[in-house]
Amino acid sequence: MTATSTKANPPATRRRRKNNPESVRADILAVATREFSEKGLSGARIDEIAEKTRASKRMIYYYFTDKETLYLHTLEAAYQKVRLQEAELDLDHLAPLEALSRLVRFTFCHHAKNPDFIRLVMIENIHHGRFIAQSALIQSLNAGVIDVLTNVYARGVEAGCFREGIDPRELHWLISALSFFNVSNQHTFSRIFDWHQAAPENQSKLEDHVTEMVLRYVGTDATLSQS
Amino acid sequence: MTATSTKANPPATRRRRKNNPESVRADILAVATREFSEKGLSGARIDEIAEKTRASKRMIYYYFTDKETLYLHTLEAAYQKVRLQEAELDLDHLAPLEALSRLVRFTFCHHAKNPDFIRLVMIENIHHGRFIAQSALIQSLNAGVIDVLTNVYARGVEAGCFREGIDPRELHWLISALSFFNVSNQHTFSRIFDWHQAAPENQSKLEDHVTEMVLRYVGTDATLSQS
DNA sequence: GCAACAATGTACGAAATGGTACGTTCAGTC
DNA sequence: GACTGAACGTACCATTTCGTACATTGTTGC
Repeated sequence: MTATSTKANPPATRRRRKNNPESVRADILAVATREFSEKGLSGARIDEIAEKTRASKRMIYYYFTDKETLYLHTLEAAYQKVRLQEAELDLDHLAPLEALSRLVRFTFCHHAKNPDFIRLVMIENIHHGRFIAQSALIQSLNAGVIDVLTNVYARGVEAGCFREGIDPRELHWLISALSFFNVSNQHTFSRIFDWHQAAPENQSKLEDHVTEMVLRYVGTDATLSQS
Repeated sequence: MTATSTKANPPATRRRRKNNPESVRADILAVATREFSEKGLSGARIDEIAEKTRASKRMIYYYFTDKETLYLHTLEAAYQKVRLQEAELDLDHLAPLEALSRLVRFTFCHHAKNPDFIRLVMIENIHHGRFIAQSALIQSLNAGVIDVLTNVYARGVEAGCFREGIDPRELHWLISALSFFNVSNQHTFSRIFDWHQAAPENQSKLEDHVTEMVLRYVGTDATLSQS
């Protein structure tokens, strides 16, 4: 969709070929994201990605050399996008309890709105995280999340609304687990228990309850009924 | 390993072919479970399954007609095995709080010890649960879990140690989420946060904390420090 | 305007892969 | 011991699928 040009803007009248490397790359990556997240690394087909792209198969190999390399770039791009969104959260100016509550709700909603990302992470776990292990980029992107939580938690303990002795990493684990599972296992859970988990009203309830689960875990005694 | 015979026991002296349909079927299923859970539906190769089996590729199609049918049988067998183990839990004779605690610990440990099952469920979710949807068997197997929880929870509310207003299905969701995520996302989580989550001491900590998370969610005020 | 390199299209190759045709052997029955 | 259907082995086929060779066109610096 980013079609025009990068530097000088030529008249764009004739139907001649138009080199546009960045756009082509981005297009391939976008299609690859859909395909990999839908069908997995082994399930996705290079030919099919090529078809759905404005570019040709040749271009995929030109820019990404490999199926696996393309997958890795897909994964990196997905993580990058997530962390960018997370960075917009500004929790330092909120009271600890509200900050935590907001972080939980943000994570829950974010995951719910980005099933592609969740599915890519699922797929990566099926592959034992062997691609993430190769990516210094992804490793470095994720340090920040824990820092934010550490800060909020410390402030909460100091203010007396959080109990002591919780590892922030573990807190992150808890928030992730609930938000992730909500998306990752939606299909089997819904089918087995005949419960339309994805329905907006159920999602909204789950969001509340997940928030409460986390707050109850870190809270001392006073912390209920917050939104 | 179940090699001998089914009915009469022939001298078994010579190296002649020995028909043993049940054993062959079971063997194929066992290998298929490993392969599918390791590589997914599209990643697993029929030829490779055949190689690792004492039978030939021909037998796979003889007994299971299809790659997808084989996968479905694998999935069904996995669920059946799980439910069999769960049935051994006998919670009715325990106090509600202890019963719940024990159920959580059981689920947590069971999932941790059966990554193959977890991976199959992950894979099934990648496929949007489309195979589970075909299986009346799996659907029927799972009704019991909620019944057990409903019972324990009701007793807990009556005894005054659980708060009111929680949907047992949701409680099951919570327990599942934490126990499942512990296995499903172990690889990415460990790598990203440089934390050897699978290490026994960390697993043991997580088991305690997960139990506490659940108890804190359902508990009124008194429920802490239980094991 | 022209060299040099980047970007792209077309066609093809080789191996992998799901699935089958066809023949053979086993086990129980009469 | 002949007969029959279930159980099994071997070889093979048709497609799919990743990847590449090669030719062509755009773009930029001088």
